[in-house]
Amino acid sequence: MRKIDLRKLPPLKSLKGFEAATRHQSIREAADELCLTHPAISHQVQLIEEALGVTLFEQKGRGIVSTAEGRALYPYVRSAFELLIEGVEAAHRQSLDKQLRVQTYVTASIRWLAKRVPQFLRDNPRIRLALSTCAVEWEFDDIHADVGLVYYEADPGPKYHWAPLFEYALYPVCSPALAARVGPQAQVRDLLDHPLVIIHTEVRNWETWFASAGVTFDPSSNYLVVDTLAVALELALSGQAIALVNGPFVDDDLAEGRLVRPVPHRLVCPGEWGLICRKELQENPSVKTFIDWMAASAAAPEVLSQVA
Amino acid sequence: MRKIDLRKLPPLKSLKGFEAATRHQSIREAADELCLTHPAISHQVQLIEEALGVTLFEQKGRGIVSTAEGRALYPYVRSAFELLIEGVEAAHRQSLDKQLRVQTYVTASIRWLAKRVPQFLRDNPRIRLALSTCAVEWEFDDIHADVGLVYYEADPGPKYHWAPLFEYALYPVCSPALAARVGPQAQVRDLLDHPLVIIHTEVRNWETWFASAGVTFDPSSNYLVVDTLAVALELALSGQAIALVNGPFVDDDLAEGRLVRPVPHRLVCPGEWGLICRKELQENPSVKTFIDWMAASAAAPEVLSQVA
DNA sequence: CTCAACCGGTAAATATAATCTACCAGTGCA
DNA sequence: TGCACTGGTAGATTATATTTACCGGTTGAG
Repeated sequence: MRKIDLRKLPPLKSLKGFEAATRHQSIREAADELCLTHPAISHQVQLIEEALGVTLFEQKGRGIVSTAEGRALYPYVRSAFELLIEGVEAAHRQSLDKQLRVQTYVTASIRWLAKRVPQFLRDNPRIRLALSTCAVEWEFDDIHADVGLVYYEADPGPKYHWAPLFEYALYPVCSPALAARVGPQAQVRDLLDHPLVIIHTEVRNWETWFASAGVTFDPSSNYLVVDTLAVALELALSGQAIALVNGPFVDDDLAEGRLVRPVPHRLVCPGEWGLICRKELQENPSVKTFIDWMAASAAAPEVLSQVA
Repeated sequence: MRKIDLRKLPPLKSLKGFEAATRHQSIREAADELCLTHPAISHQVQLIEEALGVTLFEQKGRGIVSTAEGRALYPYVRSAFELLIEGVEAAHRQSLDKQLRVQTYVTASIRWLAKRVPQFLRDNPRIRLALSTCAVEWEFDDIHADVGLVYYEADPGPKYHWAPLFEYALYPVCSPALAARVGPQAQVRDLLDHPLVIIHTEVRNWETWFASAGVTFDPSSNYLVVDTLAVALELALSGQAIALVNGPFVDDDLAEGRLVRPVPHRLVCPGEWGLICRKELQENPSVKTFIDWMAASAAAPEVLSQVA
């Protein structure tokens, strides 16, 4: 492989500042775009000017304009950046042949995906899965994952392929023993007198659910607060609290009687749980197989019970 | 100008490490090339791997080999770097239309170039010169200069155009008063008894010159030491010391009697003073004009005295 | 088969670089 | 004129990159 003189390269990090400053013809706008302050951009530009021994911008009124040198340099920087982004995508495509990176929330991972993954791997032995779970909420990160099992209230946008799986439905669950204490014909408002477990990033779910039954819920009361639904469900299973589920994550616990629904009220919210991937990956064999298989599995939950 | 998502870019600075590591298939060799230690490269590679969510190298025996992902990414990085280098060159070409950056040593600048520049600018009013002088010795820096007036002992290599101007000749000079004290028929060895001024980066010049006359010179003696010939010549002009000149930098001082040569011995050394530029710039109008004009001026020193 | 000479990875300390804060001067518009 | 903009500057601060000193593993020679 032939050599290349890396010393001739300008300060690479500062090129981002130059690119944005040239595009906006404004130091401050570039700073805003890069979430930096304007002296940072000013400094980056000066760094490149010094490295090249060339002036890239000059004052024009109270703003700046690119010099002929700046205009000459820009298209190369621009193309180089686009090439690098293409390279990242090429690496991702390559890695798809080895492993399918699936990203999801911890609850969906533990209580939905994990139950299905073994069968999926038996059905598709050539596909290797790499699951990454995140406890708190986040958006789908298409750099670190190929497919995401996430909840979206609105359409994720034209860049993504979106395959809805199941609805975002809120309903409380608890152990049979706790349900007995609540009472066989309990009303929604009766739950307020029992231990509820709140997920601190989703306080509004209880509020919304109570409100839909005409009951006012005061989250400042002395309820248990945890950071993820998975923990809340453990508390529910051990009989210590009533948890509010937001999807089909306890179907088998309900089917087998480990959990019950103390009241029948169930609220279907806007948006859905589903699988997301970048449009370009939609037709990739691994991605397509995964999404189709999971969609079928979600539509036919009895398949799961056969496996389990 | 359309937008570009700069967040998708990998850590740009670390890409140099990835490029070198991929090319060498070795962390340590990459570190050597970039004048860094091997953990630095190791860290850079890990940084990119983390940013991309992809593995780029794996252990193979006691070395490393690129993964398929690394091999997929490399050509893009490589091309991007080449594009950036081209961009730098394009900016330099552009700047040539505005100014010709001439780099030289401080002595050559003060005592040779500066005397000719005014006439050159009168002859070529469209060319703007930007002179940069450096006190200590250095190689020609083709990033910060278009043309250099420098001394090369050997051919600068195929990448450069080299136009020799005059020989590197060593001979001592001093004021007429000091020369009188040395004596009208002085021998080379007699100079040892008078104040010599040594340029501390060129101690060997006195040694070489004395040796060529069969005289041993001990630089550890109590002679005056300065950092550049320009200062040494000022000392000579003011009658305080004998300086050793290495080129035609005092021709008019000699012609007009401000300086004299206390002894006639003159040593022509290998190599020459000349003008250097990158091969691509050789035919550039400004560069060509400058080099041709200066070469003519060096060949016909009487032109100068007409001007002066 | 062992041991010395390689490789690269790791963690903490360090050195370096980037960034921010707070300021300035200049420009344009009311 | 005065106010709302523009960028540039210097110093303090923060973040980042790099080094130093170490480790375990691999290779090949004796």
